[in-house]
This record gives sequence, structure tokens and C-alpha cells, in this order.
Amino acid sequence: MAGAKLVAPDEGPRSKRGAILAAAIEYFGEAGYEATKWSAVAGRVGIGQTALYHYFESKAHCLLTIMRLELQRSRDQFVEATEGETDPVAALRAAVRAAFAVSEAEILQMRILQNNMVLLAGPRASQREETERRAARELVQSIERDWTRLLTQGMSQGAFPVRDAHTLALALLGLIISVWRWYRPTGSTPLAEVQDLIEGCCLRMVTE
Amino acid sequence: MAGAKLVAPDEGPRSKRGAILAAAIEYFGEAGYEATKWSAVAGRVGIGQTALYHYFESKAHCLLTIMRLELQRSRDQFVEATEGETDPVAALRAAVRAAFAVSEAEILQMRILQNNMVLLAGPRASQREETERRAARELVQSIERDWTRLLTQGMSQGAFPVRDAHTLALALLGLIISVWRWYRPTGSTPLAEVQDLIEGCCLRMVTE
DNA sequence: AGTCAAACTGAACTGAACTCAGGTTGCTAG
DNA sequence: CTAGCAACCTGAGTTCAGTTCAGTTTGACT
Repeated sequence: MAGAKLVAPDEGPRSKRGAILAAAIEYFGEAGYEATKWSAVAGRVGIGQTALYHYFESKAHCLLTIMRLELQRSRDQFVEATEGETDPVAALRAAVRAAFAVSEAEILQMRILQNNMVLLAGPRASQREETERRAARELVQSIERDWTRLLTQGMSQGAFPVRDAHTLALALLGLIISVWRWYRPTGSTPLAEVQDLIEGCCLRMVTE
Repeated sequence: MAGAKLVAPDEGPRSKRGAILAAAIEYFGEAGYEATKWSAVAGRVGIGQTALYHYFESKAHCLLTIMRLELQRSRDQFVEATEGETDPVAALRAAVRAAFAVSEAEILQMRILQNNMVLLAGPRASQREETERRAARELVQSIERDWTRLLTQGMSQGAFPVRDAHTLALALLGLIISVWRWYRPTGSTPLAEVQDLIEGCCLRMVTE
């Protein structure tokens, strides 16, 4: 009874699921999904390659799980940042800032998400993969709906000029997410600066 | 001696290189690079799998070639659209419009490019792959420079407020390119409409 | 009608993802 | 304490897409 698990819903005490996810995020994020050998993840965790299959049905299943987790976090953060915010401009600002309030590991996860979005398109052969894929797809759609709603409300309140809210939402999301393709913590532009620039861009795109 | 080859520089008369590229673009674009079997491309062209290796060193080599060709076309179109344009606002408009003046096959190529950009990051093992990768990488950088220059000129002429031109260029490119992730010719929003919306966004991002 | 390079092929190889048939570990109940 | 059992793990073997090999066919041009 009791004690909420921070890591995951149904993990035994000696489960290495979290460690595998962490290692996979590092490898998939740094080297890319295709470029990293599944066995390298096992090596990093300190188990044999076949032990991975105790936790994930396949390499793709692990990737899809990482993507779904990041989408979930991303959406929760949006909701938390914007809920109770009645002023559309303030809500938009908060949403953009929330999108950039990320840890280093989450930057990697956003990159992984970005680079492997194509996986969400086609159906998967195995059951558990397909379940994760569906969940991820629905999260994507609900995130798109969240942003669209934010815009629609602003437009109907007269805070934003009326435009195609859905397409504009996709544009905003595309702009924000595109940052994770090139941004590196070691790069010359600090994230705070990027955030300010993007935030300004988003506001000018929507208002004006 | 005569007759400029439209397809490629050094192709024999019975070469199937063009047909392979066309088939690969279709498959990689529709189903995704990983999801398409290299042998399926051979099947479509009507040759055995091993014949592919007469034209490309590997599946990845073919992909990199497709990406490089698209980057080349994309850059050429930018240059052609903006050269001689002295007004920065008009130049920006022309650049965005050029980015959306694409055929159906080119839409697929943009999608392929977008979905496999990660391949350009790490070095390739084989010689010819690495050559294509380098060429593609340099095209990416020169496209980024082109956009940055467009912005810098506009800023120094006072047509655009002064901002970090390079980061802003990356943002513009990210916004424009992100369209190819979700846009489908069969979708509900016609490309012309998307173009207008994105063009407006780009202008508001940069001017104002 | 012979030559040569371009174009092609079937059979074999490779390596990373994955399966199988069990073995080990450590918590829990009796 | 020890028996049971579920979670956890492993080495050996399988699969399959991509690739290499060792040649064979094709056709343009002498």
C-alpha cells in the first residue's frame, strides 16, 4: 500500500527499466536512434542484451516509450502553465516559456521525439509497440488541440486577429520544436536567449 | 558533341539511376526510409536487388543523394528568387514563396530531408556516403548563411528591427520546413493557403 | 563478328535485432 | 528456516535486410 513510485507505475524494486530508459535517452539523443546499437544500451546498464527484452518488446518499443513519456510531460507542462490564465497574451507567453523550461535530459528527449516523429505515422506490427504509438499519436493531437484552443479563445476575445487557428497552431509548434534540432547546451547561444527570441516571434506571429 | 543530360552528370544511356531515385523518393517519402525495404525499390524499377549497388554504394548513399539534390534545388531556388531584389521585405517575401513553389515529388523530397536530417550529423563509414553527407551539410550551412544575410541586410538598411540574425534565420527556416512534416496534398488546407499564412508569419516575425 | 565497359545476376555472407530454453535471485508465506 | 515463485537474467541459436562476391549478359562502337 502506499509510497507513490516516481519512476513508473508497475516496477519491481530491482527493476532496471528506469536505468534502461535513461541510457537509451542518452544514446538515442546523442548518436541517434539508428546509429546506436541496442546492445550498447544493455552494456551501459550492465546487463546482457537479452535482458532488455524483459522490459521492452523491442528497440522500437523503448523508443516509442521515450517519445510518449516526453509528449506526456510536454502536455502536462502546457496545461499547468496556462490553466487559470485568462489573458490570451499572457497564456501564449506562459505556453512558450513552459516549452523551454526543460532539463538537459528533456532536451535530448525532445530531440529524439523530433528526429523520430515519422515512427508515429505507420502502424506497428507488435501489440505493445502499437499501444505506445497510439498513445503518442493521441498526445500529439491533444497538444495540437490545446494550442489551437488557446488561439481560438484569443481570437474570439479580440486579443488576436482572426486566422486559421489550427494551421497557425501547427506553425507555432513547428517553430518551437524546430529549436531542438539545432540547439546544443554547449553552443554559443544560451537557451534563455533563444527562448526570448522565439517568444517574441510567437507573439508577433499571433498578435499584430 | 552535344545534348545536355537533364537527369545527372555522368549517366550512360541505359542507366536506371534516375528511375531508382524516383522510386526511392516515392517509397522513402510515403512509407519512410527505415520502413521501406531496399529490395522493394529494386522491384519497382524492375531489377534485382544487387543491381542497385551498381548505382549506389548503399541504401544510405541513395538517401543522402536524394537529400543533397533537394538541398541543391532548394538553395538554387532561393538564390534565383532573391537575386537582384533590393527591397528587404520584397526579398523576404520572394524567399518564402520560393520555398513553397514545389512539385509533388519535391514535397516528398522535403519530407525525406526533414525526417532524416539526423543522418547529416554523424560521419559515415564509406567514402561515397561521406562525400554526399559533407556536400549536404555544406548546403545546409550555405542556406542558413543565405537567410542570415537576407536578414542582416534588412536590419542594416533599417527595414527590420535589429535582432540576432542567425538565430532568427534558423527560426524562419524551422517554421517553413516544419510545414512538410504535416502538409499533405490530400489534406483539407490547400498549399496556397498555408503559404499565405506562413508568409505572413515570417514577415511579422522579422519586421515589427 | 569482336571488344569492352556498363549493366546485371544468384548464391553466399554479415551483423544487429530478436527468440528460446532454461538458470539465478531474493522476497514472502508458512 | 526453507520452499515456492515471480521477477530477473543469460548463452546459444535464429532471422532477415543489407551487402559482397564471382562471375554472366547486353549492346554501342569499331
